[in-house]
Amino acid sequence: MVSVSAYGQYCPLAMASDILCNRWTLLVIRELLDGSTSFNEIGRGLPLISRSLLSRRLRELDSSGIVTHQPGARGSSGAYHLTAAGQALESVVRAMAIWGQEWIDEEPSLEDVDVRFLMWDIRRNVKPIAELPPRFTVRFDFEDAPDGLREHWLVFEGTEVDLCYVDPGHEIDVHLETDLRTMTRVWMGWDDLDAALREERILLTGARKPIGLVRQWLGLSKLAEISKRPPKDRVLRPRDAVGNV
Amino acid sequence: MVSVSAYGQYCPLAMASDILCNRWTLLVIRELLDGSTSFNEIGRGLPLISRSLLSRRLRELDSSGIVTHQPGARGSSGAYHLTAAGQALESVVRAMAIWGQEWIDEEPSLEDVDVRFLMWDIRRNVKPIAELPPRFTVRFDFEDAPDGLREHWLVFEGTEVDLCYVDPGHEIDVHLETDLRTMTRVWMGWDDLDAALREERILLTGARKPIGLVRQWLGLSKLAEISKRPPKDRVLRPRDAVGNV
DNA sequence: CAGTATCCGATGCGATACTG
DNA sequence: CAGTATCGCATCGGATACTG
Repeated sequence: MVSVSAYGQYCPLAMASDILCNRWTLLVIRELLDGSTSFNEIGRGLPLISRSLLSRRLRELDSSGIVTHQPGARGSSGAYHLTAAGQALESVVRAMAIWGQEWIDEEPSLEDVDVRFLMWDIRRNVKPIAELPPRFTVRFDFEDAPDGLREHWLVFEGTEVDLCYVDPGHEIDVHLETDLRTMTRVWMGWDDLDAALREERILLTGARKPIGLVRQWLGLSKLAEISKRPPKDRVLRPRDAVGNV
Repeated sequence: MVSVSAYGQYCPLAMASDILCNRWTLLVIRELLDGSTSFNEIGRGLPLISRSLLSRRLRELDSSGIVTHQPGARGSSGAYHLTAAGQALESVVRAMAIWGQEWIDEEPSLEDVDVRFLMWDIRRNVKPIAELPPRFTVRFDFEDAPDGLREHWLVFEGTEVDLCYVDPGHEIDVHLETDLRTMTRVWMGWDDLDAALREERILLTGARKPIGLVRQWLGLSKLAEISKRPPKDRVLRPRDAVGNV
């Protein structure tokens, strides 16, 4: 490629898409916008990225001037942060996420939900409200998750919320049983929490008061308020359009 | 790849970037948003895309439900149009273009401007204002364009504006002489037209009245009103960051 | 003009193995 | 924990040649 850019244009859209439209790049930026700063934190929100590629993407973003990196001193974690230009990408990320939420058919994505990513995502937007006990523990039980990943604990302590894959040993205040599909649909605003509870697709047991407050502490994805367009107008991802014959 | 999407996520941003973040895809959509409907029209705004790839991208967008295509009956041109979901991508394209205009260092892109693309782009936003004569012809002369591409004609007739690469034979009303870099910078809002005229980096000769109205009929890129951030905050494209040592 | 099929080199990226 | 170097396959995409 002899040209000055992959697209050979001075057009700002072409230059931007040269930088941004690579596999994983926008998702890495989303993680940074959501406040992750360490290598492993970022990777945790990107379940399928290989570590070498994450490393490369972060380096590219650094050399572009979208991310800065203080290397961690001796074993401790370095920190990645967005520059001003990186922060400004929030408008791009938001526009694309909103478009996806409005227009993309979600059905295929529900077939194989990664439970670790789902829980990590839920943790992002959980609300440690004052009405909860000083330490409040919820156990999630996904009946259809792979062995060893059925149970997850969310531990609210003050303003901190910890996510565990192994029993932290605390007394359980609330126990939530459901399947991955239902939890994902409710979380994303594609299904109604009240309906799911009524129809017992989600079972909540334990202390009565926090159960009554579930809508507050559970929160929902930031995109849940954007509603989907009617099915006939929706977009399919290529793989879906081709496969499944 | 076994997963339901390249990113294995129900996240709308991941699904959207799976569809949109491929080489050329957003630029094809930009062309459609700008009103191009035929294969060659679209290709004209994408100087470096290969025809087979353009064909494939259009087919992908069609099967996703972002574009519709009526095949042309017998030798006549078919037509591509955006669906409702495709139209809605305007917010994404705009956000990314604005970000690029604000934050990306434009310097490298000026080194090798494709004059055909520049003229095609200028034609997009030219204004056939009423004060011009019924037929108004401007000849552009780029001193540094490759042989055979130095001269371009813009012919305003009523509300139509035609772009020619060969002499249409009409009498020239206005003659504009400059270099590619200056024209691009002015067009994109990176340089001031008045300054360029004053410093004679752009020479305008011919009929006095239209010359006085140049700011109106020439127009500027839609992005010209967005101003760049200070150089120290700007972003470089990877290739630029690496090369040029 | 409006595309499409095929070929094949370039690159992208995941796996693996490694360091501090 | 926080990364990086290398290798090799798989996919991408440009060139070319072709059809209606």
